[in-house]
Amino acid sequence: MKVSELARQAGVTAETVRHYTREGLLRPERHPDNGYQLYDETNLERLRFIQRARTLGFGVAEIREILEHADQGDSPCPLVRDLLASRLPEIRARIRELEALATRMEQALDAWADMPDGTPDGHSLCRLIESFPEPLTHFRDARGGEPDKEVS
Amino acid sequence: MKVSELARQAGVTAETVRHYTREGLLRPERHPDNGYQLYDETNLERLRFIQRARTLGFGVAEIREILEHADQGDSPCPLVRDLLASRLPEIRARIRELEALATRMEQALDAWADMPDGTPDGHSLCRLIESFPEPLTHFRDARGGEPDKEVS
DNA sequence: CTTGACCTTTGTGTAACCCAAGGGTTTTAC
DNA sequence: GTAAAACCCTTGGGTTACACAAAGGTCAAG
Repeated sequence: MKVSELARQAGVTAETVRHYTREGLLRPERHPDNGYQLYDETNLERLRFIQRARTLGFGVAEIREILEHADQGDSPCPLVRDLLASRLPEIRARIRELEALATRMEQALDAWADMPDGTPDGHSLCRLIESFPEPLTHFRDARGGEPDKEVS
Repeated sequence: MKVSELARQAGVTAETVRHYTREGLLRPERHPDNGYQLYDETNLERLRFIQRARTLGFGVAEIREILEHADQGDSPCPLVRDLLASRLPEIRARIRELEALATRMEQALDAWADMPDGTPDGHSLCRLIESFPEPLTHFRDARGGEPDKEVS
C-alpha cells in the first residue's frame, strides 16, 4: 500500500508516515517505475508498535533503537524495561511540577479578587505575578509543550 | 552590570539572558566604547518577573506581550488573568495525560514479571509494548518534552 | 486528454534555549 | 608592562516530532 493508505489504517497523517520512514523506523520498498513508497503488512505492524511505544513515552530515536535490536534478532525487551524504569521517575517529577503549577495558577486566580488591577505604577508590573515566590534557582522549567495538533 | 553578573543574580545562564534580550524582554543599554550590554536594577526586576511568569506557565512571547503592555502604562493584569484562565484547563489535561502515561508504564513494569523476554520470533517485537491497547486514533501524543537542562 | 487526487523531494517553522566558533576587551597576576 | 585568564560580542547550527508549502511527476476517471 502507499503512504496515505498506511497512514489511514493507523490513524496518522501521511506526513507522519514519511517522517518515520525518513528516520528509518519504517522500511518501505520502492515501486521501480514511479518511485512510490510501498508498505506491506509488516510495516503496518511496525507503525502500530511505534504508536504504542509513543504513548508509553518513548522518543523516536529510542524506538528506532528498539526496532534495530529486534531486527537483528536480539530481544529489545530488557532495553525497553530499562528505558521505562528510568523514565518513570522523570514523568512523576513532571507531574508534580505541573500540579504545583496548576495550584499556583489557581491561587493566583483566587487571589485576584483581593487585588486591585490598576495601572502599574512603574514599580510593579503585575502584582499577581510579582507576589509569587521566586523559583528556586536550579529547579527551572515548568511548561508542557503542545507541539501536536489534532489528527483528524 | 554585565550579562554574567545579571545571570548570576537571577540564577540563570548568560545565554538565557542574551536570549531574553534578543527576544526583547530585557532592555539593556550599550556601553558606548565596547558594545557590552549593561543591565540595571530594573532589568533584574524584569528578569525575576520573567522567571515567575515562566514557572506560571507563560511562554516567552506571552511574557513579552505582558511587558509591552506594562511599558505602555497599561495594566497587564487583565491580560494575565485571561491567559491564566485559558491555560489552566490545558495544564490539567496534560496532568491527566501524564498520569495515564505513568500508570501505563507501571502496568508494563508489573506485567514484566509474567512475561518471557526471549528473542522475538519475527512476529513479536516486544510483547511488553505489543500487549498495550492501541491508542485511540485521534487522541494522539503523550510525551512531556524535556528540552530544558539543569541550570547550575 | 484533462482534471483532480496522490506521489516525490526539499526546505522552512515551531519553543526555549544550549553550544561552538571566531574575534575583541578587560581584568589579574607576575 | 604585559601576557594569560576571563569575559564580552555576533552568527549560525542543534535539539523534538512532526506540519506545511512549493515545484513537479504520476495515475485513475470522465
